[in-house]
Amino acid sequence: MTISLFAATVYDKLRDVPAGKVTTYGYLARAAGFAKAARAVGGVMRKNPFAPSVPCHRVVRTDGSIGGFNGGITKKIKLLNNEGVRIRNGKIVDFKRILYKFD
DNA sequence: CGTGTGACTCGGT
DNA sequence: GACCGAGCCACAC
Repeated sequence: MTISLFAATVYDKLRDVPAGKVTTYGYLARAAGFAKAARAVGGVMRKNPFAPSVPCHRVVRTDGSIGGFNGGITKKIKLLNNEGVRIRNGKIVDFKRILYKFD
């Protein structure tokens, strides 16, 4: 199978995000070279042919809310908790501290 | 090539 | 804080 360059780049950049940290669809899109493709990034994650190898659960929304997850938000929260990321009322605690901006 | 879709984002109300 | 509308993008049809 052949995946698009866009998807390949997104997955590659996502691999740079360390456990215990998270990034956003927007930052991930920018890192992949498509600053305004946050939406498309979400689509790539939804499809996610590398699941669960690719840490798609480390990708959240810019406001700190979880976003979505193929199979259920609960599962995503559980995975994040397992990496030390705390979630409160559907929002990430200390979001800005654990946010990975690809700087 | 035009249209619809969605794990998004921002700005206004 | 919640809701809504508009903008943006890659992808499937």
